[in-house]
Amino acid sequence: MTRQLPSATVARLTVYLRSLSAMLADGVERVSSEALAETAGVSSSNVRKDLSYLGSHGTRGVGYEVQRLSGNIAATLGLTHDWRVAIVGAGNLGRALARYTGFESRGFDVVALFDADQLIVGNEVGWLRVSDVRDLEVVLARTRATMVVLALPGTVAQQVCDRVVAAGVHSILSFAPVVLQVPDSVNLRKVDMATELQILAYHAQRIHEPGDGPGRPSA
Amino acid sequence: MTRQLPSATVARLTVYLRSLSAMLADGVERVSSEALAETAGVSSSNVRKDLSYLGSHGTRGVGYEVQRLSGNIAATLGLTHDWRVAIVGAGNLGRALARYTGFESRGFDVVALFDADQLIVGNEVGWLRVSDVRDLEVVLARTRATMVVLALPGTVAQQVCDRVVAAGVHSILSFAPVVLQVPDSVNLRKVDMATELQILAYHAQRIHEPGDGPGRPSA
DNA sequence: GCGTGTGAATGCTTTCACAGCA
DNA sequence: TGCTGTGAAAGCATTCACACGC
Repeated sequence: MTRQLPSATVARLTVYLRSLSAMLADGVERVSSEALAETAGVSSSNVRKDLSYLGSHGTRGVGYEVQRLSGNIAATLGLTHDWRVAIVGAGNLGRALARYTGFESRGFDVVALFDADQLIVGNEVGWLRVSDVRDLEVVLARTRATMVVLALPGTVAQQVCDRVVAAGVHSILSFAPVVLQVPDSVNLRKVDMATELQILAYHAQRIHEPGDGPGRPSA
Repeated sequence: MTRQLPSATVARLTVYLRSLSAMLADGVERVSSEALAETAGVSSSNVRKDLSYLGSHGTRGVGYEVQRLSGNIAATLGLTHDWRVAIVGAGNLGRALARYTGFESRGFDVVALFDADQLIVGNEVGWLRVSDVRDLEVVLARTRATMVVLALPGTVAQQVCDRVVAAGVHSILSFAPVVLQVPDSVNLRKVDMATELQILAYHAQRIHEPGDGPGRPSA
C-alpha cells in the first residue's frame, strides 16, 4: 500500500481535496478530470495521472464520484484523524497563525503556542494561553503535538529547531527566513514571504525594463 | 540579452543572496561553491550550475567574491531598487505582514494596507493607516504600488484579485486558500499554510502509523 | 460517444565527471 | 593543486495520444 507518490502529485492532491470539498458542499456528485483540472488550475492529463497513482477508480465515460474521491485523497494524505500542532513564536505571525481558523477546518488542532518574551507568556491568544518556550519539551509531551510551526526570528530559529527535533518531532513547518539544518529523519518545509516577493520581482523586472521607477502601468 | 533562467534556479538565487548577505555582514570576502552550498542546503554542483547562468565570474581554484556575487544576484533578481507593495486584507495575517520588518530590509516597501471592515479602516498598523478597499484603484495608483499581497478570506479573494489585475498590477502573492484565475500576463504566486501542513501529514503518516487515531489504511 | 487510464515522448532539473584556468 | 564552468547522463514531471470500458 505504501508506494511513494511523486512529491509534485502530493502537493496537487491537497488542491484537489479543496476543490472536492467545495463540490461536496454544493451537492455535486460527479466530476470529470477536465472539470477538476479547471478548478485546480492544472491540466486534465495531470489530474488523471495524479489520480491514477491512488489506484483511484473513476468511471470511463463518466468521471469520478466526488464523495469517494475526496475520501480517497484524504486517506492518502493521512487526514483521517486530526493532527496536533504547536506553534513556536507568538509574535505577529505566530498569533495570526494561532487564530487562523483555516487550520481547524482542515484537520489541524493548534494545541500549544510558545514564546520567550515573559511579557507575552501567560497571555491568551484565541483560546490558547502562551507557554514559556523554556517549557517546550514538557508542553510538547503533555499536548502530544506531532507537528511544529516555527514562527520566530531567524536568529533563534536553529536553536529552537534543534530542541524541537530532540523532543521527537518529525514534521516542522518554518516561517523563519533562514536555512535550517535538520536530520534526514525530520521533514522540514519552509515558507518565506520575502523569497516569494523576490521571485515576483525577478519576473516583473524582466518585463518592464527597469528605468528609475519600476515600470509605468501601461494598460 | 537576458535569457530566461530556470525557475528552480531563480528560487535558489534568493537563498544564496541571503547567505551572501550574512557573509558580507561577517566580513567574509570569498566563498567556494561548496561552502555556499552548505549554507543554502543544496549540492555544490547545483550552485555552480545556477551561478553559471548569470555568466558569473568566479575564480578557478579560489571561489567567488562575496560582494560581487551578491550584487550580481541582486541585479539579476531585479532588486536594485525598492518595490512598492500593497497588502489587501488587514486581518490577523495582513497586519502581521504589514508589521514584518523582513520586507523592508530586503527591498520591499509596504506602501498601503486595505480592508473592507469599516471598524478597521482608518486604524494605524505599524506606520500605515488602513485604507478602505473601496478606494483600491485610487490608492494603488497614488502609491504606485506594483506588487500586491492578498491576505484575505477565500470567499472574496477572486473578486478583489480581479480588481487588482484590472488596476494594472502584474505581480500578486496570495495567501488566500483558493485557486485564483488570472490572465497570463499576471504573475501569481500562492502560499497556503494548510497545504503545507497537509504535505507534512502525508509524510508523517507514511512513517509511524498514528496510535490513537481511528482507521488505518486497509491492506 | 465520452472520459478514464496509461505507455511513450517531451521537457525540465539535478547530478556526474572532467577539462581548463588561476 | 583546487575549484570553477560545463557538456553529457540520469532522474523527475508533464504532456500527448490513444486503447479501453462504460
